[in-house]
Amino acid sequence: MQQQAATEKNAPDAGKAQDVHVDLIAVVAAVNGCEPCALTIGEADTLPSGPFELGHRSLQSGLRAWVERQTGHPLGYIEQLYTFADRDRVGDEPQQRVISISYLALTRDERAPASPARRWRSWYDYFPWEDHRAGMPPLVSDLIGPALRQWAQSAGDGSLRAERGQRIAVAFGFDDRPWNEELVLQRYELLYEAGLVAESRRGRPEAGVAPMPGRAMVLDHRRILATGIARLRSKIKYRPVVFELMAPAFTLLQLQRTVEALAGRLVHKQNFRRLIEQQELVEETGEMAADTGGRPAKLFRFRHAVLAERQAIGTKLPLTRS
Amino acid sequence: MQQQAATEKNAPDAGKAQDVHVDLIAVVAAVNGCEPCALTIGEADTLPSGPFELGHRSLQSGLRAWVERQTGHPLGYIEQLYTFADRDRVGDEPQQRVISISYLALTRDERAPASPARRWRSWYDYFPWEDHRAGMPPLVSDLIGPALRQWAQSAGDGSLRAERGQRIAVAFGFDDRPWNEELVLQRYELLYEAGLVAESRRGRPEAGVAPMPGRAMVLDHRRILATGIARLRSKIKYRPVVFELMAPAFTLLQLQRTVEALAGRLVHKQNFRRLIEQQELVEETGEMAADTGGRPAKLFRFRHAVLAERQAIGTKLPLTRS
DNA sequence: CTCCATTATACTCATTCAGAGCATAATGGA
DNA sequence: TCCATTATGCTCTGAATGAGTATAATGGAG
Repeated sequence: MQQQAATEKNAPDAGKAQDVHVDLIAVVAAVNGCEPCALTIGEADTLPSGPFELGHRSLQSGLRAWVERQTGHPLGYIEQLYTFADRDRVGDEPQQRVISISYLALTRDERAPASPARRWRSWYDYFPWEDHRAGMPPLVSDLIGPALRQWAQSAGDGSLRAERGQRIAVAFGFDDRPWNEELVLQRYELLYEAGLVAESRRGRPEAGVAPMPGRAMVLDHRRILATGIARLRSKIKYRPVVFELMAPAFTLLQLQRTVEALAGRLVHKQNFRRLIEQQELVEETGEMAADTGGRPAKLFRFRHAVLAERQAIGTKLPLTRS
Repeated sequence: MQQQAATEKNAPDAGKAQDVHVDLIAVVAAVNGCEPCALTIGEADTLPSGPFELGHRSLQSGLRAWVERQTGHPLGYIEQLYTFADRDRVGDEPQQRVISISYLALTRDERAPASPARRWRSWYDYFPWEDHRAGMPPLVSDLIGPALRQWAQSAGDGSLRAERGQRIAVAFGFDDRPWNEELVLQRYELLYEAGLVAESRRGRPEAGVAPMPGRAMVLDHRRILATGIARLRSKIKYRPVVFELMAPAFTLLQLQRTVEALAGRLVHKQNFRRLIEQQELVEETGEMAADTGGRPAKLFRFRHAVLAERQAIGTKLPLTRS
């Protein structure tokens, strides 16, 4: 594709334009009950993935093909997450480079039964420190905080110590800082750097502190999952993507619980309703909810029209009308 | 990298896991005076790019190497934009797939002289309809509007007609809708679909309407540039990235002009200052500006500390304190 | 049947923030 | 001296946000 452009350049001295193996990886998310889940395959904790092949019309269709083949689960909404190369590759002089293109996909949990080939697992099995719906988990202040602080102190350089301390405080909301639920990746990477997750100890049997609670995943899949969670937590705030995870009809409380599951924190009920309604994201179906204990609730559906009506909402610049 | 994962899957029927050629492409942005610019190389309108090679330590370092080699311009801030495959590839059954990984890089215009190998060109040479600093350009209502509406009307299906009309109105702010400066890519893609840019007419000499004003670029580089502009216009609203484009010391008006250049629209001066100051993004240097006509202005510098202090700002959920 | 736990839903109130505009302060040049 | 030009401080209004109070329907326990 770039031949034309490439001809205009001086050739690089070092490299050969070696071809590359390309993998497609999916973070498939759904909210089952009140738990946000990711789809995994096989026995190990592995995200659906497979190589990009000649038969694929596009990257996305290649991804869809792989996920459906591996899990039987058709994908709806898809967005690209990130592309990276050779993460945590060890050894010398790789003969072949590998590139991973990751995607975030949103679906409703299908009734298809779990099988060895396909399994939903809660995000918070992998990231127990990310669920703040019942307040800050004791894990954070009792285990993670001390372990990270010890790591920070272990730095020889004073300024490095300070910098680590700062990063820790910002990422985990220590020292009276607010908890920012979007910093999923930063938190994971801090723990990784500090040798506090299993993935960063592979191949080097350190004696240090025990790894923090939370399931590890194959290769760098947990990092990819963290990226997906972060993206979704951010995106629900300015785009109506939650509805990709909802049944066709739902109560406002169900919607709220779904948002809370994703964000890992609680929202104010009345204000949540106000927000949803004044943005006209939903309309009444006319039906009432099959009782969930208490006064019956109206059922709503997503107003698909908003997708066309508004392409974006938020702004943050002092703009002039003119 | 994914071998382990791949072994667990059933093999796909169609594809062979053929290797792929990977290209790195950079949108290098700077604001020169009051014009937002992109760096191009060679005679044609081409973004710096080159293949990912064995000698590269990572994708980013490969990109840096290519851009420095081709333009002599060292890169500072870099972020990944998007990865795509085989855009506008024509012909049958490609024997080799090509993947392009695009990046957005921000720099200050360096004093290095222009040369045939390297040239800054205004964004708005390529996208004249994107500059609304002097109000909506006549081009939009006089040329683009009519041409797009004609395209919409040419649709056989009535619902397709309506859908196109809606997309056009949202993207370009017709029918009393607000202009949304972030929809750069959507606007370009509409024009592309409608056959109103040179890129979508290559290889098919249509008789229809003339293409809209604005320079074309090689291959799909204009689409990539549009992606970069859109990302930057969005990002300046919630992350302090503008400062990557500023000299070490600057007046608030210079900062404002830079933001306006990027956003393609004017901002309210007093409110802009209020925003910058109350967010404590800058601090006084103590110096005053070398006169620019009128009362002398204080010089400011970016408070680098904020990068560590705050990892994100905006939210949009009714959160509880708890 | 009554009381109560539970959820739904409607309002109110205070605070903050964003858009807009007015007013005043320095400067250089006509 | 007056004026054009830019810098900078401050006010005002309306909308959005965080938080809390109050009332409406349910079903189940007693």
